[in-house]
Amino acid sequence: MAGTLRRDSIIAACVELIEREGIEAFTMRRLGAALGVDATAVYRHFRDKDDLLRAVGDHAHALVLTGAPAVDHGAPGLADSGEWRAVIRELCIRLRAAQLARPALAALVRAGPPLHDHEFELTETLLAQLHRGGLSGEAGAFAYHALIELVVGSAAIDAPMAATAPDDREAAYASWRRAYAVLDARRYPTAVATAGQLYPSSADGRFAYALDRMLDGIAGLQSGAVSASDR
Amino acid sequence: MAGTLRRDSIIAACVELIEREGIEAFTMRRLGAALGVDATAVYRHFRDKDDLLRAVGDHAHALVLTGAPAVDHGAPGLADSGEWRAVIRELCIRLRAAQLARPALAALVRAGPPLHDHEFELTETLLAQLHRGGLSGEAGAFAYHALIELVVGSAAIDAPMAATAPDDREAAYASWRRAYAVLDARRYPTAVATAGQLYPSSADGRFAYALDRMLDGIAGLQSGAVSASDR
DNA sequence: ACCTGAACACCGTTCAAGT
DNA sequence: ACCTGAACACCGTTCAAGT
Repeated sequence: MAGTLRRDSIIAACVELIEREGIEAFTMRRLGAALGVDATAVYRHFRDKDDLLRAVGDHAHALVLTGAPAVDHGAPGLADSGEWRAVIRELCIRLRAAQLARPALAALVRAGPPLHDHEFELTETLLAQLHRGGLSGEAGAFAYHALIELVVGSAAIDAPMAATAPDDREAAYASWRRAYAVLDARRYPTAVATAGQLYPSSADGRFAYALDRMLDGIAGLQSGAVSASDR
Repeated sequence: MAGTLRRDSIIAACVELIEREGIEAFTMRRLGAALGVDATAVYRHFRDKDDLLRAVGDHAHALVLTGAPAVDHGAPGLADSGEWRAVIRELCIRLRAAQLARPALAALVRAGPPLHDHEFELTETLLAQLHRGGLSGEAGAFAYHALIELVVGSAAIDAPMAATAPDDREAAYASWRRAYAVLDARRYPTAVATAGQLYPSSADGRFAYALDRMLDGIAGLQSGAVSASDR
């Protein structure tokens, strides 16, 4: 512990701790121990645990946008190259990956509103790309929220498994398939018949499917109209 | 407290407590107090807090299926009437509503695998309807997982707001819009331009849009093929 | 200015003891 | 059989005291 405690080193320690032991084991006292400092010293730099985790979330968001610089400049970043659909796809995949890597991030996004620069930038890029694809104004907003909902849900579902070893993971999926397979075929005919094909591909693959279907649906509405039933 | 403690009355007390004070205020000691019983008495009926919340989740799942009886019988329940798309739409809307009403349910679904009868029944119905729509086997499984991911994400995002009063809710959305509106228009041109149209409609409306786009995409693949990029 | 450490008001859970 | 209550090993956070 050379010198005094800094915000950066606290955040770095949080990231390491959460990544190693999971979010539920993340404790102010453990953080203090990891920093070689009394647990309460952190309160000099962050209001409370929530404030601290928010900062950790922002830190993680920065990684989502790495390689995807501002959209309105000529620099050939992710946001400027290729089809709008492909850009959005890539960005959503990255956002989900970031949330899987740092469950604290998911809690942040769930908590709600824009809070940090990196979140604003992510929103800007998504809205700009949707605009390029013909979805502006309200239609763009609807599409934006739809994509975020899907990303958050997928990350929330896959996060517990992402934290386990690949072998254990496949074993868990297999046991879940078996749970369906051994059901009463009279009561659950389709589930029993489909049991072996549930949890197909990988969690990443399942998300890619969902995202591509969502983008199919969004792209089909490039006129920008929002149907009455959605209001 | 007439007579002895029963599983049902414990679960009912949990539901009431969670609904009134939120999931984060749900405590074994508080539950004991609400039941007029020592906190540790509950451990005679449930392994631990997790086991208890699981049972609460199952209880809530039952409500999702009310009016949607088993799919393989002639009874004119939700699952048998109308277009497969409309049935799935309705079921997903109900599932999300149940998760919004009882955040503990969302935590349950997130935790992962099938655990109770009512979840099996829900899966059965969704898979059967997708089958009716031409998506069977692996394609049906992909579509099923896609729908669940969206429902969970939407519920997770909207749950905090759903718990607040309508007035406060609209005020919160307005302040979030303003947060985008006052950004630097040079760095975030699209976000600033779209600010007033973010968070359009209601949370329910935004979910309906997302769900309809997802179903558009799924319905577009009724051939059942899963594209190579999704594997 | 920054950190310590005792203290407070809580947790979930176990287990011997009561009835 | 079922519930009690003390106890244990933890929490997040506050605040006077040290340096």
